[in-house]
Amino acid sequence: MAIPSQKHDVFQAIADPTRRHLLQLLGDQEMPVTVISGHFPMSRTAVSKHLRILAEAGLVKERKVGRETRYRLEAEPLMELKRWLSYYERYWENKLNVLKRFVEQDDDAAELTFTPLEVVDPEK
Amino acid sequence: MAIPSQKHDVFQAIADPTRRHLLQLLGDQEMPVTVISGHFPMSRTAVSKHLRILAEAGLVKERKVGRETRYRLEAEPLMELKRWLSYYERYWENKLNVLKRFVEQDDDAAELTFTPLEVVDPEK
DNA sequence: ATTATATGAAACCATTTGGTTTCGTGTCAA
DNA sequence: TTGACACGAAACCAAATGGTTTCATATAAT
Repeated sequence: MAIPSQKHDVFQAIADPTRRHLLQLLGDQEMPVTVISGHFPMSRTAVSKHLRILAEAGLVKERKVGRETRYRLEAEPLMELKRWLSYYERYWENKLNVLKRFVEQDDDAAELTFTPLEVVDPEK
Repeated sequence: MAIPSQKHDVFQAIADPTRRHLLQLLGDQEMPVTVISGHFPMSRTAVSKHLRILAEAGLVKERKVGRETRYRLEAEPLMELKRWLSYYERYWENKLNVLKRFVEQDDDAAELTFTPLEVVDPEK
């Protein structure tokens, strides 16, 4: 699967609250643009542009049915986000460990243990 | 923990590649601004502004040491992202299930099974 | 054939964003 | 005390963003 060097990436796509709302809405069912835009306090055209950005990020697929265009969620690209996130999980897990140690009054651990795991690039 | 109604949220903060790079850099160690900005092809002031945005999202903490300001990663706010993401996991898991079924040539499943789980708001 | 509906494209606009340079201030070093 | 260093604030700028309205086109319905 070659990356199509899209203009908008997943991180940018989900940055906007309206677009996150769109994803939520389209999770449940495929919908044509007019119906979708009925859920938002803005013009149909504006919603349409948000849908385009989501489509460019691969988060949404469109299908032409007669004179309407129906959109549906495509969650797969969110895996990239999950992967990115997983890199940072150890940091807050470490934080929780520190807290746990504190609560347990483990006094002989004077300095905080820091788990230096493998050095990875969270972007790839 | 009351939400301090910050101007920049986590979704916005991580949308920018430079800021994601900053998080990566600051994961390993606390660093003063000048050292940090040495890793980026832009002015110290520009980096400083990115750091401010990250700080507003709670993703970074600053500490004054003499004449320098040192920054370090604070991963905890990423949990919000994880929570948001987890809502969508079932969608791509479902996708994988469909694929698996296809590979297994399970012909008597003519229509795709769609698991309608609980309706939750991924934003909260 | 004509009219109504669904949509995208285009032009436009205000605000935000990501960057710059310049300047002021606090702190360390000689 | 006099520089030099570390930094943020401010003013500024071009481009991107999120929205609008208007127009053109394809399809459906009468």
